[in-house]
Amino acid sequence: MLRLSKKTDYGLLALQYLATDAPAGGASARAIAERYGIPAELLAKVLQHLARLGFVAAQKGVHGGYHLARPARTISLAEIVEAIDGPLAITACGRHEEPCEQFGACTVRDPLARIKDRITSVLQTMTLAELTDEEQTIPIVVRGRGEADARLEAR
Amino acid sequence: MLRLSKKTDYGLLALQYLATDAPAGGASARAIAERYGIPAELLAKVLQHLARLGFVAAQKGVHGGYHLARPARTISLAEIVEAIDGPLAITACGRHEEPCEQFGACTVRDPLARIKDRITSVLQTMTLAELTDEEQTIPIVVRGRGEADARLEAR
DNA sequence: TAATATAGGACTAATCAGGTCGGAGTTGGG
DNA sequence: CCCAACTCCGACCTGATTAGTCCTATATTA
Ligand code: SF4
Ligand code: SF4
Repeated sequence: MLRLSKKTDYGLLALQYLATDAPAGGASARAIAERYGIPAELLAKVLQHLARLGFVAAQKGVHGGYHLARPARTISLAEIVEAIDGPLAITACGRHEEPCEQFGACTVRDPLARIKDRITSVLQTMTLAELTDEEQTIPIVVRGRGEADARLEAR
Repeated sequence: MLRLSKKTDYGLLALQYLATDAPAGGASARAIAERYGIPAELLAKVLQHLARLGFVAAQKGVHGGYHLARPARTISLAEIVEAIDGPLAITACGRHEEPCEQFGACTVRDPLARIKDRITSVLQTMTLAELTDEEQTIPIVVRGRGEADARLEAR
């Protein structure tokens, strides 16, 4: 039902913590897990994954932990979701595996691809830094060629 | 990974067919399934569900089948997805079940809810009638208070 | 060296989507 | 009027994905 996984949810939580509330030297996986009530081993695995992809840097040892490896303002939600949940796609034909038996006869493929692009852009327009702001005005990027109009009433 | 279910995919395909290519009297579940190579019983179930919710009307008997019960222009993608996949939510806290252990300490709940609203609006702005058009200019509804700008480059 | 932290794999449990089955109801021809 | 064919309908089963656990190895510091 269009839901992002719990791992992503945890990852977002941890990254947002590292971006704003974390002490200077970073925070350990266990500390973050206890802070939010997340299963420690699971969050650890997510953070390991994020470390391998270069989002966070790890420091082993007694006072080790994780800290952001890139400025929060340069990390988009799309990147995070894609890193943890895999390439984001709303249909099976999104990435060129899973041949999808209906591919040839499918008549909704292209329109759905457009929908996917727009959802992607929604995720790209919000960065990790903005995730924490309470009052924010996040304009939506107009990707179509037409004027913006309020079509919501049409339903 | 933010994917909508195969059932929804099939449902969209069938509805789009009923909206445009179907013969006047409607089409049977079996006929549509064969047209697209979809497991017949599965599509049948999806159509049954859509019939119960008033999207299509069913006609039993020897020359029966389904036909759209509402004008295609008044059916938004959001409605269809919600009808088949359940209420659309990107997080566990989306609908007020699944208490989510982290609910109290969660610091990304509200921002994610905003993201969800925007994805919802993307789905609401496209109707079943527009799903089939090849050349279309679908403006995105600007829901924020600010100007639209191209922030895509920021990533 | 003891304690603490990440790294990484393998394993299990629970959930859910995708698919299948047999039955009930309707139609229409003989 | 009755039967046979066709359709919708609802419950059931199964394989795949996800969420979570466990254990061992490695690195760092007090
Ligand atoms: S090809 Fe059509 S049916 Fe197959 S996954 Fe893509 S949109 Fe869905
Ligand atoms: S409360 Fe926070 S952690 Fe729980 S589902 Fe909502 S966003 Fe995710």
